[in-house]
Amino acid sequence: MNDALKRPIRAQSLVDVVTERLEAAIVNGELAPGSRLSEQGLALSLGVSRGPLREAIRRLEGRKLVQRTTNIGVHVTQLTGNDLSDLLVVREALEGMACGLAASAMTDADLDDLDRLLGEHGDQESVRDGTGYYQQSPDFDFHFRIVSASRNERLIQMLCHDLYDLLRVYRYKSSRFSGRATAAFEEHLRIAAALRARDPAAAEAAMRAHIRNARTHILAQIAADTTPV
Amino acid sequence: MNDALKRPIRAQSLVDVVTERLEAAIVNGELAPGSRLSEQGLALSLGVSRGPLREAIRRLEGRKLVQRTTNIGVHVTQLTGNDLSDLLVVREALEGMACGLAASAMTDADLDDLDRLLGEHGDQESVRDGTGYYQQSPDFDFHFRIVSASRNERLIQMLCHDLYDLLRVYRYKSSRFSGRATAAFEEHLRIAAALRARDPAAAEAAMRAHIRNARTHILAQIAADTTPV
DNA sequence: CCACCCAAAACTGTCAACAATTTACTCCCG
DNA sequence: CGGGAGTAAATTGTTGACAGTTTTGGGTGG
Repeated sequence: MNDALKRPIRAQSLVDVVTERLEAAIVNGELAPGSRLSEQGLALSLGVSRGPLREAIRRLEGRKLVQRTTNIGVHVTQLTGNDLSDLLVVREALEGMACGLAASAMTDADLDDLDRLLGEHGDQESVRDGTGYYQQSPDFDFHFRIVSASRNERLIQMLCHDLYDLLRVYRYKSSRFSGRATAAFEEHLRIAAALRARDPAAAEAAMRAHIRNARTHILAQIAADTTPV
Repeated sequence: MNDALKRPIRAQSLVDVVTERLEAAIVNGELAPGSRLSEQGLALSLGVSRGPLREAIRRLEGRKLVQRTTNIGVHVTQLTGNDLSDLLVVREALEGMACGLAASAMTDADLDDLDRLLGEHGDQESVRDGTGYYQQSPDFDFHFRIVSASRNERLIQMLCHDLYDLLRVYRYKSSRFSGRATAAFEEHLRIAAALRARDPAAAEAAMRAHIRNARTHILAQIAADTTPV
C-alpha cells in the first residue's frame, strides 16, 4: 500500500526520537499520570539538550498527553473519571463510524483474518474467567484491525494513535478493567457477524453498543473504586 | 460556570502568544495552505527568538495544522480532496453524537436561543440566493451552539477547536462553497425540530444527514473545480 | 545552448549560557 | 513553639551562537 521505497530517507531529528521515547514512556506507565517532568533531569537522562526536549514536549502538549503550566512545569495528563467518560463517548462515535465503513470496505481476506483472531481469543482461558490482563493486547488488536479497514486515514490516526494512547494511559494508572471478558468476546462475535454480512448499519450499531457497554462497566468500576477512598 | 477569579493569573509565555498568532494567521488565510514558514523571517517579524517560535510550531504540528520536513522547513497543511473527504466523515460521526447528546442536555433557554438564531438566518436574503460568503459565520454559530450544548468537553474541543480550524483552512484556500444555503437552512430547521422534541436519535440522524449532504456537495464541487485544470 | 559540478549563501538542528520566576529553607519575631 | 518574612537554590523562559544540511548561483565542458 505504501510506496516505501523511492522517497528519500531523512535522518530523523532528535525531537522525533525524544517524542517517541516520551510517548512510549507515558503510554506504558513508566511516566505515571500526574507526575512531573523535569526538563533538566530528562534532558540529562536522554542525553540531549533542553531545546529538542522542550519541542518534543510541545508536540505532546498538542496531543493532550501532557499539560504545561507556565513557570511551574509539565505534568503527564491525569484523566479524571469525567474525562474518561467523555473520551469513551468520542470513541463510540468514531469507532462506530469506522466499523460501519469497514463493513463496506473489508475484503474477504480481511474478514478471514479477523475470524482467525477471534478463534485464538476463544481458545484462551482468560476469556472465560475474565482476568484479561494480557487480554488487553488482543482486544486492541481486534479494534485496531477494524478501524484500519475503514480506509479513512484521519479516522485511523485519531483512533489508533491519539485516542488509544490516552486510554492506555488511564488503564495503567488505575486498576485493571476486568470481569467483562466473556461479554466483550460475545460482542466481538456479534460485530464480526455484522461485518461478514457487510451490513454497515448493523456493524456500526454493534460496535457502538460494545463500546457503550464497556463505558458503563468502566465507569461503574471507577465509582466503586474511588468512593471508598 | 467558570470560577474565573481565585485562580492565580499567569503571564502567558511567548510560546502561547506566538501559537495564537500563527493559528489565527493560518485560519484566516493570511498564511496560505502549502506556503512555507521561514523560521528566521517569522521570528524577526514577530519580534521573538527562534526558540519560542519553533516550540509554537511544534504545538501546531501536534494539531496537524502545519507539517515539518526535516532540514527542509515547515509548511501550512494543505488538504487534498481526499483529506477533506475523510475529515468530513469524522465530523459527521462526532457532530452527530454531539447533536444527540444536545437533544438530552439542552435547556429551554438554549432552544429558544437557537430558534432566534435561525430566525435571523431566515431573514437574510443570502440564504435564498445562496451566495453565503458571510453565511459562513452564522453557520458556524449554529453548529457551535449545538456542539457546546453536548456538555462533553472533549467533544467540544475536538470539533470547535481542532476540526473547524482545519475546515476553515480549506475553505479559504479553495473557492467558496455556495449554492446550498437554502437546502442547508431547511436541514437546520429539521435539526432544531428534533432538538426541540428532545429526540436524541432523530437529532443525531438529522445532523448526520446534514453533514453528509454538505460533504457530497463539497466533493462534487471540488471534482468539478479540479478536473478542468 | 544545455547539462553537470562545485562553491557560497541561506536555512534548519542543536547547544550552552543568561534572565526571570518559583520553590524551599532558614532565621527571626511574637 | 508557631508563623512569616527574607534569602538562596532550583527550575523554567528566552536568547544568541555554532554546526550540519539543503538550496542557489555561477562557471565550465560537452
